[in-house]
Amino acid sequence: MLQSWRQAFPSAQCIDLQDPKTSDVNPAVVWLRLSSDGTVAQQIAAVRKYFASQALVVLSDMPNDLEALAVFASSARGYCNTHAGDEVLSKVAGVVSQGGLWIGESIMKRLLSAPMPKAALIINNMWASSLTEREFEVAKAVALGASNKEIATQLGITERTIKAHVGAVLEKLQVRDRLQLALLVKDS
Amino acid sequence: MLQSWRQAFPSAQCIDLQDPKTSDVNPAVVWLRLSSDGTVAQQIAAVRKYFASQALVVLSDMPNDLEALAVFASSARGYCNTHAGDEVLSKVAGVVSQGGLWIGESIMKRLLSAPMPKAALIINNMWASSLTEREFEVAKAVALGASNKEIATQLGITERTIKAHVGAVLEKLQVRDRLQLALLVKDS
DNA sequence: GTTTGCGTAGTACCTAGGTACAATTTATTT
DNA sequence: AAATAAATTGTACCTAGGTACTACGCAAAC
Repeated sequence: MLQSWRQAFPSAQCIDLQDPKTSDVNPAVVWLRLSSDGTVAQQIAAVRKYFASQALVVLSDMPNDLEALAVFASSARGYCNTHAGDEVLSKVAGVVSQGGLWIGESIMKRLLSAPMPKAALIINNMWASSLTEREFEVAKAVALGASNKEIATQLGITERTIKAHVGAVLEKLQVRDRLQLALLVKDS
Repeated sequence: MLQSWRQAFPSAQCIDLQDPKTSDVNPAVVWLRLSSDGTVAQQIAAVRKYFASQALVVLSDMPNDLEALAVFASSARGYCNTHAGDEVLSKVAGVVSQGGLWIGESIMKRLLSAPMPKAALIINNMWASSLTEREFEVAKAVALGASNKEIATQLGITERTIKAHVGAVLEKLQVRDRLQLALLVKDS
């Protein structure tokens, strides 16, 4: 495993995040192979403690669009398959070290399709219309992890009223508790 | 609500996705205001059924980088705050209808920072060290919105034990409750 | 001018979630 | 053999979250 990578960068150095000896290295490119333990953001954050400004390329054993997006959201500059060929890896290093982004073909393709007609229009949806202004405010706060008491303080009204709003939101959106609500709002 | 938008595009047409009358419109720009019902990809896909090739700008009541990336991954060409001013909205329309992308400053900035040193190295990961196997299983279930009782049934052990694991996870990751935990885990 | 929707809020009650203290078992390490 | 770590569970207790029923002031709509 990782033969291609080693082949592409024979003199590169490996570091274990649990026992990081970053001593004197000052790499052009930092490669992070994702594990299944912990979120993408957390793993990247761990790397950033030692390599805050270097170009970071993330390797995934099972790349997918969602993960790719999480990767770029965490300020990485590249994302590709762990088992990519050495030529590809070299190309990635080249692009990334020169300030470019290595995005991966599938996402790239998605970003390169769109024409050019005439007017403008807007599309509404379900929950924004079903919730009242106040309920929406409360729902957003809940989705950020705030407690009823915190929301109450924040909005300058009583906790009882927050409960009323939360209850209404749960009922309208047909979810059983605030965690489900948070998840609902989160992946919108 | 949406005054700015209406002000920027007084003659634009609104469509409800649940009862779409797309008849004869052929807009230059399609605006989609995100809701919490369904994923970003799903909502955009719904729009694409009627406007497959038009430039699509997505409006979010609570914009964040992750969502932005999901938006662009779904081939939208713009992303901004629902409550942006009318001047901004006009600018967005201009850029987007001429084939440009409206990305938003925060993400733009993130994608524009990176130097250029010398070597390359690889990094393995962390936080699996913090949580035990079982705790990690429980944490994942919590992040999916499962109740303690559900997790107990699912793992074939008592609810009391789930509480023990959840408590340990909260302590280790320094979060106050399961919702915070879910948000933490969801960040990937 | 009455109805309706929204925001607000009180009392009361129940449950899920979380903590404190403690104990048993099993596997691994030293 | 002793010690350490992980998984399991018990009893007990407290709190945050959620529900039921009710109510009042206000503004828009009919």
